[in-house]
Formats: sequence, structure tokens, C-alpha cells
Amino acid sequence: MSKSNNVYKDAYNRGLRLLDETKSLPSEPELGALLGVSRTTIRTILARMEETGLIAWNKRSKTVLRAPRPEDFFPEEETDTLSQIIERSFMRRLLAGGAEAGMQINELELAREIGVGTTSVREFLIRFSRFGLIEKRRNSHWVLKGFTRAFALELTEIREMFELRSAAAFAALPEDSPVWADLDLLEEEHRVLAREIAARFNEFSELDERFHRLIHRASHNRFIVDFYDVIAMIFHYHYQWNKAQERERNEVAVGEHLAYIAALKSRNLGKVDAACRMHLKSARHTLLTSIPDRAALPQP
Amino acid sequence: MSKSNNVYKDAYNRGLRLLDETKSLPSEPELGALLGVSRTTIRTILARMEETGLIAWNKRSKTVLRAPRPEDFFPEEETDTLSQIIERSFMRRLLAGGAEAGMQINELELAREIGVGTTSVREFLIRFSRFGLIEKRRNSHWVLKGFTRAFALELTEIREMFELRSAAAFAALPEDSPVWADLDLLEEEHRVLAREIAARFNEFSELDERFHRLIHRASHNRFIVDFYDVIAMIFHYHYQWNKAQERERNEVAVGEHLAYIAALKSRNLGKVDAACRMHLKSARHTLLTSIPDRAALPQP
DNA sequence: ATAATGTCTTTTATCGTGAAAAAACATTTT
DNA sequence: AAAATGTTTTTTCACGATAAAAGACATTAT
Repeated sequence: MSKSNNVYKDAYNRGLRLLDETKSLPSEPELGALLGVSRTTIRTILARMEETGLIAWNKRSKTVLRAPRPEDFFPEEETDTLSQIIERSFMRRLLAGGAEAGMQINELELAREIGVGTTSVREFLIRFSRFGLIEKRRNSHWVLKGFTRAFALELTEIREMFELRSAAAFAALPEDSPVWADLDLLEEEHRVLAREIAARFNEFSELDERFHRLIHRASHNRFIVDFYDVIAMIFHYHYQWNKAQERERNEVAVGEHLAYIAALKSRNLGKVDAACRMHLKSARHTLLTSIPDRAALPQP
Repeated sequence: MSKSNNVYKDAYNRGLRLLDETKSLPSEPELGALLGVSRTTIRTILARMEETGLIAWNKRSKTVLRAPRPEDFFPEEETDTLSQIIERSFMRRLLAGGAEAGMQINELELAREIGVGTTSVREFLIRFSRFGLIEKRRNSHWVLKGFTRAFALELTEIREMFELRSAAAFAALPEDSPVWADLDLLEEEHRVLAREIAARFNEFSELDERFHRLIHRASHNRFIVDFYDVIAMIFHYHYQWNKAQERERNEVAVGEHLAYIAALKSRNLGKVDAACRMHLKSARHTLLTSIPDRAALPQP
């Protein structure tokens, strides 16, 4: 079982949704661009669609025969990347408690437990190491540094530094920059969400990420932009884990975002700075209150 | 050839140097701690030392029989880690020119060219990606972003942000912090180097790194400390590549460091800020002048 | 002539395997 | 009893192999 065909399965599922919209499918290169996969994969998808009677396929003509049924879709869990699977397992262990700082991480054990090869686990750990939560001992095991208060403080310190700078850069962008239109769109989405917050508060975190990424992009600095990956990752798992007062928190945050957006649109650096600080302060507070305040272990 | 024994060879070479100093070697665990390897490796080393008549080994007694000769050492190139080998090859290609931004990086080709397995190359590229010079296209090749002017500017922007903050944190450290002693030692090393700069200017870059790392450590922020790896890596290869006016540049830098150290010792935040800015400005200038100013490619 | 399809080649992603190195356990020595 | 040595087990590192996916080339249709 050297490589799973999740790319094909995921693209196939997304391809099924196209069938609802049209009577016939576009050309293979076009489909490839649409689904973000190569023609090779597209042809495998088309072959199966033909086989299951979804389309009639003859060279250029790809006529839709019937609408896809639920059973046509591949199961969700078969469409995940290996690294997604590993990440989820790893984070579950990490957040499930019992993951004390200083603990050793065993590649082989992890691989066996998840049921994958060691190579994939190694590569995951290397990628993951940039989040600052684990560290490699040369020629030996990884060490867990722990999702501690210190970690959260270090993370938010950088976040604040970067975001204040990005926000200032954003406000200084010329009138005709396309980001202002993006910001308007985001503002509208925020307003809609604010109105229906009671029912849709759990949609906030996705909006949050898009908003902050837009701002960070104004820095035109790859290190700042990339650092948002660390924040996004932490917040993603943090929110899965800590649902306390989620609605209230998100409601407050939406309000802060709107104030922040207004400040940006005013192009008044003082106001931008104040609104940004205000929001980051409460984001930090939220993160910190959710971390159990156990003493950090001494560094070995 | 599944794994080279470079750990053993490197530790063996370092172990040989111990023979000059004593008549008999310490216990196995002690040797392990000294050379930073496991007892298993120590025993392999001792076995060979016995075989080649360097020591007489019987349980606890490890008597030195003769001084090591040049031919006792393993060749330098056999002591390198695979990742060092790959890094060197990769950077040579990157700096040797012909490495335009936007160029594709082929794992298989790299592996074949260097004569290693693909896994090692993949792992290297993943680790290397945090330097911001390459980027992965999902399920496909890596893309070289290029060692461009933009890169240097983004790098130095972060560097300046981080170092100003670290320097301020450093100056605010209490009198009894051990860092002041470290700083005194470094200051003395700088003075010695300044005196003999004509002959020893090439020793500066190592001192430079130690100095800046000491300052960054005062931030107590893992992201700041880790970021220095990016800077160190860039400067390391940059200096190998660009030897123009090396002596003059280093002479100036030593002077700036001494002023910077004096400012830190004064604990006057204004002075620290000024000295730090002054030094970082000339560091940035040095880096920028060495980069050919070819137009950056449009992002795809 | 351009753009699609059909076919073949190359590259990436992942695994199992085996030697190097670390770590754990058992035994001996001081 | 503590610390060393001797022995065994486990883990890390790196490779070659193989299926999935991408990409390149050849052919055909508009």
C-alpha cells in the first residue's frame, strides 16, 4: 500500500458537485484547472464517472446522464492527506492531556499507532517543528516542549509585533489598491455574521483567519505571512478543544473586527494602532485563560 | 548502504584528541557525555582504538599507548552528516548562479546528482523551507523563490524588529544576571580581534554569530531565537560567496559591536537603540550590495 | 493552427527493510 | 549501593522499490 489515492477521491467528490450544475463537462485541461489536479487524475475520474453511469464519455463529449447520489461519493475519511491524518492524531494526543513538557516523542511508536510508515511521521514532525512545540535531539528522539503558558506568551508577542506592523502597512496602502475591495467584502461578511451570531457563531474562526491573513499580506513580508500559519494552527486546535463561552467570545471578536476595519478605512494610524491593540489584547486573553497554568519544566 | 557511520567517525576523531591530554581514558558513560554520543558508539570507538594500538583496553582500564598520528584520523569528509552534505550541494547550486527565481526543484534529480536517497533530499527540503527560499506545490515540485533583493529586505526587516526588541530586553536584565559576564567575555574577544584584525578578520563571522545569539536569547522568545537560524544560514553562505572587502567590512563591524556592547552596558535604552540601529543598518547594507539587482519574477 | 485527446515517461508519496546508534536491561566491579 | 561494564532490544536514519499523480510527447479533432 505504497500511496493512497486520496487526491483522486477528493477531486472525484468535488467533481461530482459539478454535475449538478451542467449538462456536459468541459475539456480535460479545464477540469484539471478547476479541481486543481493533473489531467491524469481527471481521466481516472472521468473513467469512473462513465463506469458508474454518471456520464457518457466519448472523447470531447462528456454528457451528464444523471445527478450524483450520496452513495456515489467516496467516504470523507478516504479523502484526507496522510499528513492531515497524522496531524490530527498527533494533536489529539497532545491536547488529550498527559502530554507533559519534556516528554519524549517516539517516531516508531507514533507510526505504529497511527498505522503509517515512519517516513511520513518523520516528515510530519520536521514540518511541525516550526511551530515551536517540539524540538529534535540530534540522532535521537524529539522532545515535547508543551503547550504551555510560556508558549502562548511567546506566540502572542510575535503576533502582536507582526500584526501592528502589517496593519500600519495596510492603512498606508494607496486608494486604488484592490485590498480595499477585499476589506469591504469582509466587512459585509462580518456584518451579516454579527446579525445572525446566535446561530452562526461557529463560522467565525474561518472568517477570522481570512481577515487576519488579508492584513498580514499587506506587510509584503514572507516571514510575517508565513508566521500566520503558526497562529492559525494553534487557534484551530485551540477552538476545537476549548468551547467555553464560544458564542460570547466570537460575538465580542466580531465587534472588535468591525472597529478594526473602520480604523483601517479611516487610514488614521493612531486609530488603527488602538483598534489593533484592543483586539489582540482580547485574543491573547482568550488564549491564555484556556491554558492550564501548570509550572513549566526546567529546560534540560 | 543504509546509513553511514559518520557519527562514529566524527566522535572517533574528536576522541583521538583526548589521547594527547591524558594517560588513561575515563569511564564509558563519561566519554559518552564528553563526545555527545551513546555508549554504544563509545564502545565501537574504544574497540578500534585498541585494534590500532592506540590504547590498551581491559574493562575499566583504558591506558593510552601512543599519541595519535595523522593517519589515525578518519578523513574529514567522512564525518559529515548527510544533511550537511545535501545542504552544501544545494547551496552551491543555488549560489553558483543559473538559479533563477521561479525555477523548479526536482527531488529525484537532486538526489541522483548528490548520490543520496530521495527521502533524505525530501527531508532536507522540508527543513530548508523555513528559510523562505523555496516553496512546495502540493503533490508536485518545489519552487525556488530566489535569493533576491526582496528576500534580503524581508529578512532584514524581521531581523531589525527582533534585535531591537532583544537588545532592549537585554539592557533591562538585572545586574546579577549571568549574561553580563558573557558579554564581558565577548567584549574582550572583540578587543583582541580588533587589535589583530589584519590577520584574523576571517574569525569575525563566528564571533558575530555568538554575539547576536547572546542578545537574542535575552528575548526569551523561541520564535526570535529560532529566527536567528535563518539569519545565520544566510550570512554563512553569503560570506563564503562574497569576499569583497571582507577585511574592511569586518573591521567596521567589530567597531560597531564594541559600541553596541558599550551601549548595552550603559543600560541606557536610547543609546542601545541607536547603537543597534547603526549596526543593523550597515549589516543590511553589506548584504544588499552583494545581491545582484535583477528584477524579481512575477508571482505565479 | 490551436486545442483537445490519447499515450508514454518522470516524479512524488509512501512503505518495508536493514544497518547505525541509542537506550534499556543484566551483570560485574569497586 | 553506586557506578561501571557487558548484552540485548529498540529506535533512528537512509535506502530502494512501487503505486499514485504529474508532466511530456504524439496524435487527432475542430
